[in-house]
Amino acid sequence: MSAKRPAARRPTMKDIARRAGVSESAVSFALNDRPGVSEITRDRVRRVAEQLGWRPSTAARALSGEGAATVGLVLARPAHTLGVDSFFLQLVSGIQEILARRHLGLLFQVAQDVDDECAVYRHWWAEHRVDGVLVVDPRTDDPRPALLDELGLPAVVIGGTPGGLHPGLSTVWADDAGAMAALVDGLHALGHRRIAHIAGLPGLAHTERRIRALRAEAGRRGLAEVESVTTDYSDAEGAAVTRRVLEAPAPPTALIYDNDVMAVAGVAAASELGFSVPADVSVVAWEDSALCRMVKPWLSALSRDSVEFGRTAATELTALLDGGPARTVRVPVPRLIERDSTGPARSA
Amino acid sequence: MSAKRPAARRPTMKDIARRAGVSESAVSFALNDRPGVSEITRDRVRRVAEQLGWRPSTAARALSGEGAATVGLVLARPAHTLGVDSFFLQLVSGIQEILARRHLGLLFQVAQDVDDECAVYRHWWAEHRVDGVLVVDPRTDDPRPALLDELGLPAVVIGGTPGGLHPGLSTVWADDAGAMAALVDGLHALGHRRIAHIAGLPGLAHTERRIRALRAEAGRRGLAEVESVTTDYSDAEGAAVTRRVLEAPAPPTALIYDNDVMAVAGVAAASELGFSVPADVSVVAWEDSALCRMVKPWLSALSRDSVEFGRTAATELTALLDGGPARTVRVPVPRLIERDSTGPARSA
DNA sequence: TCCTCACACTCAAGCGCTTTAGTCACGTTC
DNA sequence: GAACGTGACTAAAGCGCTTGAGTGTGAGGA
Repeated sequence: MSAKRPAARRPTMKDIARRAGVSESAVSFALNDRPGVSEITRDRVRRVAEQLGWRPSTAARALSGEGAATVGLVLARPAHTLGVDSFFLQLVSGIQEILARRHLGLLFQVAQDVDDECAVYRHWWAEHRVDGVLVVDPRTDDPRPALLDELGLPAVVIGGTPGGLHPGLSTVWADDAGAMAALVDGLHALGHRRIAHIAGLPGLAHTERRIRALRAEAGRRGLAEVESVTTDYSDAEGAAVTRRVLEAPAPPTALIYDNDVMAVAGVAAASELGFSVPADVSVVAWEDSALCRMVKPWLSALSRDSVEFGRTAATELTALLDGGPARTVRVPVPRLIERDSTGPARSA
Repeated sequence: MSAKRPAARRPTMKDIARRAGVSESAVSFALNDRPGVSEITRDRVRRVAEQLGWRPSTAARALSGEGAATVGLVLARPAHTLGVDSFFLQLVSGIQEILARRHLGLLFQVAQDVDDECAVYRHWWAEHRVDGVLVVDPRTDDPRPALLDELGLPAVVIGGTPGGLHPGLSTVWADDAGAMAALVDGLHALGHRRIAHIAGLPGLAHTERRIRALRAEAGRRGLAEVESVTTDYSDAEGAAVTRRVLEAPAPPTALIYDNDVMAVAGVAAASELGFSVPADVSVVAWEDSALCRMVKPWLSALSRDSVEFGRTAATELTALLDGGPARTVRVPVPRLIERDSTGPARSA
């Protein structure tokens, strides 16, 4: 009611105790479904709490050993890369859905690089800020799992490799290798023998996984002219690499892009070079989004449910926070949506 | 060193006090640059703290009245709208840059709608989770400013209207009206008389602002055939509306899209209808991104620095947290990048 | 020489919650 | 009728930090 700052005071357990005519301890027991109070009292306390609009102070809770009721997520990508990427926000939205149910907060941070990210984890840990973290963009030779394990911070690696996980961490992973095999299978059936894979950031676990899978498939089928080229995921590099591979003496007849942005840029670059899609060259985007239906020949794309991916990851993390064991769970293999950018290889 | 859980213990001020041979209070004074300790002691304490890797427990800090060292940001948009939007991640990345310097955390949440968002604010407030919030997507007739004011939660409205701000809140805004005026100016000079504005979500403050500005400009110039149509920002609606306006008896010769996604979808739709861009119809996107350089005629676009926008907003919020007065600050007017999608109107 | 004051520092309370160790009244049991 | 449970509740300590109220010391002034 004061003029300057209404600053309504937050009700505390003491207020509830007074109104309900019991001690603070009784209130604590009642509100946390712990034995030690009669049902009658419990009800009364609950009612008073609700009526006062009481919510536990996370700070106080955290201080008395309960944890911060918060999980962390740090995104370490060069700033310009986080532009047009549908995957990430969808992932987060799935994560939120699960966390919100349990009143867990999501502390978000963008970092410069992995070292930076490690520093963030250390800070969060030392400051008691989070109870666990979600790790994205796992790498080959990644320092983060070891660090998190050392800190004893529960974590789930999103998109990790099933094998190489640290004891304490859970992993949710998509079967990139399987998807790549199926993809090559389909292209091979269409007559494609020369395939170029415009991959994402080198060093990312799933990039390497896809590259290895492609090489394995090629080897199995005796396809010699199959290559992977890594990029920074940007439209610029996507276009540049496309031009380079298409200007080679025996250009590929099929292009696999590790994201939608590069695929779109690649199609544009191909057109400029006089290649028609899909007559001269087939194109597949590894990641479906509105983008794929925004360009001339609609792009065939591998589609996965990123929101569900997020839900799964968050669910695993809450399980970990509840004291469950670290697990490795696989999400469904991405499905190929065939649109207009793929077709039979032009016969030589 | 134990087998099961290393769980390294976090050092506390008590540890520092013991090692440095002083009281906890002295440590507190020393570490917070408060008078009450000699420079020698201060140095010693600092050194010990660093050597122990000490960081203040935010929980304890928050509990003793210092605030949670965290600001909140909730995004209330339908899930499918979150997809291909470069603006948001860039904004967040700018925000982070400022917050990280002050060791402020960013609590992020996605909500269903504005009511949901208000509930989140109430929870955050009652749980002592945040010291302030950043409000995005302000609306005409928005319940949030009043709520935040009532709760006494410092806040800055991103993209708000300079006039209608609540006393306690800061606002950072872009001059949409000015940009629209300049835009219409340019189109008018190119001979365009019939202009359609494919706007964003109705009810958003900046949508209404742009619509009003367009109407005002049209009135000033006596252009009768100028209209705004609101959408949900999706590529689907962008295309649909484009088809509708272009199939009218006297179709517009210039289209202004409130985001890049719709502009791209709109160009595709126009082409399908046999309209050539920019010969038959000029197109401008209100938001520049890689997308605009991914389609056939590169799109002319209004470009703003979203990262800088985020920085500005975060800076205002920290000023507010430091006890500064609420302010209204304007960010630079978006600049028109002329590419290939705009040209002179075809003469009737 | 005594008083005063500034300075460097310590004590202890308190923030809101959890939790352990009681206390107390009311049956049961032999 | 004394010993013993048991269920419902309270008292108090503690989590890690801040802060206002002391305490003790040496320098400076009268």
